[in-house]
Amino acid sequence: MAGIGTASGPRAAAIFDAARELLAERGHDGLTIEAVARAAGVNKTTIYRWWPSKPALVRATVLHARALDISVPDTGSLRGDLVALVEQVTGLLTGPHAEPVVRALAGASGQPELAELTRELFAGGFAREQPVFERARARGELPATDPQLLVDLVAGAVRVRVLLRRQPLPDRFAADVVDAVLHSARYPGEGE
Amino acid sequence: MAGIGTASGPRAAAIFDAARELLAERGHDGLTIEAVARAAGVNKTTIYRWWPSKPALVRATVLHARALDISVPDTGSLRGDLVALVEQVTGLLTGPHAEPVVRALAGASGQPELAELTRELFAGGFAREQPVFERARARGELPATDPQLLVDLVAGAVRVRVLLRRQPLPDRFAADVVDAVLHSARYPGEGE
Amino acid sequence: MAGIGTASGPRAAAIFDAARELLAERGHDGLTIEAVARAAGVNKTTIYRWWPSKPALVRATVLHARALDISVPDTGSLRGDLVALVEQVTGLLTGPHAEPVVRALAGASGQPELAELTRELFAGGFAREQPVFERARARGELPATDPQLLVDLVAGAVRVRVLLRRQPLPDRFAADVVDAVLHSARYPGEGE
Amino acid sequence: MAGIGTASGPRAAAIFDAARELLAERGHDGLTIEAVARAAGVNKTTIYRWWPSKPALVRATVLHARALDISVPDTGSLRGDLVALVEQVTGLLTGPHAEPVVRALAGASGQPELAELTRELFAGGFAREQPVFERARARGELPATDPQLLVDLVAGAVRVRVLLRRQPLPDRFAADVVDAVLHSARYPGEGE
DNA sequence: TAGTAACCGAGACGGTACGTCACGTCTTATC
DNA sequence: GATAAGACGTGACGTACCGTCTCGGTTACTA
Repeated sequence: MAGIGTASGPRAAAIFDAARELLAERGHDGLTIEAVARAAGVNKTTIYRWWPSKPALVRATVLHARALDISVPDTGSLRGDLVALVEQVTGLLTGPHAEPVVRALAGASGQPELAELTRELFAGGFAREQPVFERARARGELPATDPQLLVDLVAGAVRVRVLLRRQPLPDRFAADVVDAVLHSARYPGEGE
Repeated sequence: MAGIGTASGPRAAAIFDAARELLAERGHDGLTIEAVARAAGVNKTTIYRWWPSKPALVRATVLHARALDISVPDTGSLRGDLVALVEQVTGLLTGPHAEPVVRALAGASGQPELAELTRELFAGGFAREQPVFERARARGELPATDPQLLVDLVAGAVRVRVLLRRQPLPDRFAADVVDAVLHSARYPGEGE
Repeated sequence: MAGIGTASGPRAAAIFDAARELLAERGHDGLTIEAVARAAGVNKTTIYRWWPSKPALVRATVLHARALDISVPDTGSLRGDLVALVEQVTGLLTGPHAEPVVRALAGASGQPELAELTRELFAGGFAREQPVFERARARGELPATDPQLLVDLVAGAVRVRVLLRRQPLPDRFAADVVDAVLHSARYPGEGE
Repeated sequence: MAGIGTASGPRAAAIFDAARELLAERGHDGLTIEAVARAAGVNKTTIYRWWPSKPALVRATVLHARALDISVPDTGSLRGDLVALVEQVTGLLTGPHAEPVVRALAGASGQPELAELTRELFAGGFAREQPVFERARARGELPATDPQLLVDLVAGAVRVRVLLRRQPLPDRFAADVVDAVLHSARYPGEGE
């Protein structure tokens, strides 16, 4: 997106690569500037020339890696779209790249730079999913629940499962989660 | 609970207090052993005698502070119980104490000690809520959804809202979330 | 003098000014190439184009500023000439410009360039004072002491007083020093 | 002397040795804290624990090494004592140890710590030589010249010769200098 | 008048040293 | 037996200069 706001020198690519890899392999605490410099074959001062602090580098790296990008699906049904969405979230958080990033963002306590980035990436997020619900409304299958809340419910379940429960996700988790929100909230006996 | 797993000397109280406060005020990164020692009026070596590392101290502190404890409500209805539960989660994450703790736990990447603690606190969590659902079943109001998943949905929405969206929670958020899962998944026209 | 040995571009004046000022105000250690560039409103590379190193720049600056120049007096007597000479040395070392220069030169340990410059400025120095002694010889007032040594004695006393004792010079110091060397070495009772 | 004011840890000896050697071999600019640490087989932080800055370390090193110490001679005559004194100064400045120290002290421009040390070592110096002149007075051979000034003259000549002229000292320099101040100021024809 | 050389600014870089902070370990008192 | 006190090696922080390089743009002379 416009506004990455990263002036970046010629060596930027190598630095981003190194930073991304370190973040993935050793987590946010293992991402030291000096380690990035070593891994990128670059001098420490070169990094500081471009990013004034570790949060700034992390921010730029995350934005550059687009590690959290999601493509909005169009499957023809609300349920299908939601399942596809949740599967993407699941896939990201299960794969090796995005999880450390999300942990770093969720865990950032005293770094305004990362807090702001987190907000940008997650709070504005609903704009992305909006088309799904517009198509659903056009098809007349929109549930009464506020769409934003609906996304929070399904995505939240996945994220909490990974970030806090730290438990493996069952194969059908995405579908289960979506169905739970769309259908199964009906009480037994209401018919199915 | 049993299994804090830490012998604790006489100075433990002061150390826990200092650690809890630092964690709350300065976040996980501001919680340095030396800062805790200073704040507790205790020598650094004393801390290392009891807790071999920073994660160990954090773990003990979190367990000792019971910062994440929740009391299981009994309001007479499933909806009431769930709303009460979510309100407690909301209250915790909104207050000044629990949020940094949860961030620290969610953000822990390379510390097995904290990962394990996180699992203990969140994965085993459903045992706590089980009575709510047993009472609901007794009353015949149990929805088809897997109770565990149901809790993940509502709690996940709250936690993601705080940890990742970093947005304020509306007043009626708890009720909205619960209602979304219990009722509003019905399609419009099904009646309410 | 011929032999500044430095081609000098148009910006040389500004650079010399800045260097001289920095040397005077912040001493030899405060004279960084980058500071000179900033103060002279000139790019760092421009300085490096003309002077390959800091000692080279210092050397050129000192030569250009003529900070240590002395005019040979002719007062009609050896004593008068010597007093005038010493007063000039005193004046220089008391003023703000020359002292840091002399300190830089005296303190230069590992820079052959500055060592050489020091030799040029101080070792060849006697050539300057020679006329004083030739006139004195013509007047028949030349003492037995080697003139060069005589100059070293009086100038040395002043310089040591400033550089090493770091004490203020009394008003009549120049005259006292000269008289000490010319007269007072006689033992008391020898008459005057 | 009392008042070195140097709290010093167990590793102090190795550090002083390394610092002294580096100062002697590479001059004041070659004396970096990290180089001292390397040479002393000690960690950088250990040095900073004890001496807050480079000047402080230099100061302590110089005081500890007693590189400038002089023993007051008693040869039975003022001339003999003075010659012995000057020979000591000469010997020091000619040897490998003291010269870089004196250069460092003379060259110190912006370091109050070293300026103060210089004053301590050189300004208070006359107290050391005083016995020489008291004995001379007792023997009735005290010249009219202020003793302090006399010392400044002879020592100044030597020091300037080394520090600024940077020329080798002739063998008989000490005697010549002393004689110049004691005797040869007489005009030719006065006899010898 | 066109071209070329001298000069300069700008930007980027690897590198060394600075002085600081926290880590985790160890030894030696002291209560 | 628990603690304080002190010292240490280690790694990383973020900063300042160093000296080098490349590139592109002006002047200003000169052919």
